[in-house]
Amino acid sequence: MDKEARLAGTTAAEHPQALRLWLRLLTCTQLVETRIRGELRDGFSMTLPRFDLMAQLERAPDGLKMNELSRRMMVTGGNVTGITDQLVQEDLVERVQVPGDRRAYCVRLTPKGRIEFAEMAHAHEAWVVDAFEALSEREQETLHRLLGKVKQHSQTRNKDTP
Amino acid sequence: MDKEARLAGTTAAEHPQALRLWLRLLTCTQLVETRIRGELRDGFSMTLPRFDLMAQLERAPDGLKMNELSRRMMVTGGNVTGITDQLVQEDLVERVQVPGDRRAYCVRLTPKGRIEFAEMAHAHEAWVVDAFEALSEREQETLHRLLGKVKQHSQTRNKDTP
DNA sequence: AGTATTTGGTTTAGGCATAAACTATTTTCC
DNA sequence: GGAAAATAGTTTATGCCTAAACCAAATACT
Repeated sequence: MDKEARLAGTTAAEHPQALRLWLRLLTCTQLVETRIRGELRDGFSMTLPRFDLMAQLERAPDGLKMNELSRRMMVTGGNVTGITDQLVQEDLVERVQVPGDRRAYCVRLTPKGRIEFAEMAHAHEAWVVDAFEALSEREQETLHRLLGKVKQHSQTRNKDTP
Repeated sequence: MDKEARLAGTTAAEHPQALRLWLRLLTCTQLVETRIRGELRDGFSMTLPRFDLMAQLERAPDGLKMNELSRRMMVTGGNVTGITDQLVQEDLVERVQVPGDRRAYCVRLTPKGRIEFAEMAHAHEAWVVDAFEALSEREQETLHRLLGKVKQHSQTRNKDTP
């Protein structure tokens, strides 16, 4: 590639666009996340990771095994162990033995956990709706679709290069 | 609102869209971030927060004060203290006294830091470009623009409700 | 059967992140 | 000039998160 092409940006100047995009993506996520963390803390004395774990369980009434939780939350197993320990302490979730396998647990919401989660989820939904209310429904769809492409690409890529 | 409207989703069913969008945004960010963290670790024995701090300093040759770093990185001051300590230990950045104020430091890259950052930044750019290569230039622009609206809304909102 | 490997989960060591309390300066404002 | 408030940065306590080492049970393989 000659100097002209470089200066004209045929290749080199494309990159800053992706960088700017990445920084903005990061900023947006952080802004929304910070807001949600704060609301959960102030309103419910709850942290986001614990909320996330409960949210996973809410969709699986029979409970989930640790490795499945780990996969869905996209965090390491050791991390799930710690978060689960604390939720068990607070009687929001419980560990249940799996019949045919003495290594595995299922984790599921307790009745108390189910009730408290429902309250939080209701408020949570409102915060999220609020976070994206600057976008029309149509724009939200577009954003969702474009992010879908990024996600797809990233996931297949990570599968190719483990 | 009557039962029909609720079931038809005129109001209630709008919310899941925002939730799905939020979850996807979170997933995308996490996927890209995990990739970058891994590459930084494996290729440069570097962490993302330290890289971020150095990236901020690279754009400010005269250095930045701690509170300015904190603001730009969107993390707390205590956090910046810790990260800076480690980078100072590795001789990648240095603390410089500000003339007229005995409380304040400026932090800036050392020559060594500048050299090492340049290498990392080069590789980093390639990872980011790769992460978004599923999108056309036009799509990247759209994504950037839509996220801009979200960011804007979120920032003004946080200013209104401190 | 009996060893080897895999799988499910926990533990450990270390770094990142926050909120809140703290120290030391500087500024403000009588 | 001097007390009060604001500002710059650090420390502390706690929680999240990872990678790597580890333990125990289940499965695979002769």
